[in-house]
Amino acid sequence: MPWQPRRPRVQAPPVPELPEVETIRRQLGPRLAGRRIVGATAHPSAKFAPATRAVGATVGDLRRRGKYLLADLDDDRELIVHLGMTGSLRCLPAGPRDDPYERAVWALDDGTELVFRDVRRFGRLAVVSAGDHRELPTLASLGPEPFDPALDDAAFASALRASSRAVKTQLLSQRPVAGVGNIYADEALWRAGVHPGDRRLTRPASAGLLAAVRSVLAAGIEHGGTTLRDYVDAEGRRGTNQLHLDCYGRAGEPCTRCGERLRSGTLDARTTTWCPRCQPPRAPRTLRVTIW
DNA sequence: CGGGGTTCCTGGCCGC
DNA sequence: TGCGGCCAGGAACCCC
Repeated sequence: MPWQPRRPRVQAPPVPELPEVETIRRQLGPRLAGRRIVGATAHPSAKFAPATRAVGATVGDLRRRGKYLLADLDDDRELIVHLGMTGSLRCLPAGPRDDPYERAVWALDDGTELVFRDVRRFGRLAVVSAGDHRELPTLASLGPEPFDPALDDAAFASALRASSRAVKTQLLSQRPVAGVGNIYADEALWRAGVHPGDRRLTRPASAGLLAAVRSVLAAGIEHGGTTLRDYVDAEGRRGTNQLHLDCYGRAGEPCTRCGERLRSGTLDARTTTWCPRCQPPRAPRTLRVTIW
């Protein structure tokens, strides 16, 4: 019973997705390259304690896979960071900050500190042998990067056919394509005119969805990410992509394409917004949609 | 192995 | 106005 009625929410939590993580990577990469980690402190939770294992290593490239940041270390290991829902990663001057939400702090050899702040503690850190992602199963079986040329219409359609779950659930699984979360999933489905609960897509719909995923992610990167409440990039700045959202968070407002009132519900316990006119369900019998 | 459900967390919203 | 209850949400985790 995946669909439940729900009331609209005024506020939505910030969730770093691919554009937000990519924005942070681009800013942080040059600042971290060549820096030696000379010390570290971490929250005792198993999610953050691995931070201290990076002490002594020198950082190389900062890469991104989906929503994961991977910092190459010079000892054939890598430091992996997932921001979860409320995580941020910044380089700050060393010194006491009295911030109760700092979960890990790495002291660098240039006098700065790399600070991982995460209010809700849904984020996660790991230090592993290079390429050994067994302790992060979603990363280990992550789908292709959205802008990978090898991800063509046929490959995407084939990946979607591998599961009979709702198409939005599949997008959020990170398997057909990496990096899509709740915001960009709703945006892409709206742009492609695909109902989030559809379980089988036609070839044209599948191709349209891939194109839409790429365009909404590209727009997100171009605008420095989406800031709904307190997402900030590596320099503490808010993104502006929230000014360009057509669907997510707009339940009850008119569709920017057709004027119909956008509807909201939950799909697999996730807030979902869609336009009933632009995104009609292909197989109504498989869904039970209740309108608030 | 896929599908489905549960858990982790906390601030902020809602209702009384 | 104050306070307690409840909810969101990515990915790990567990069970079938």
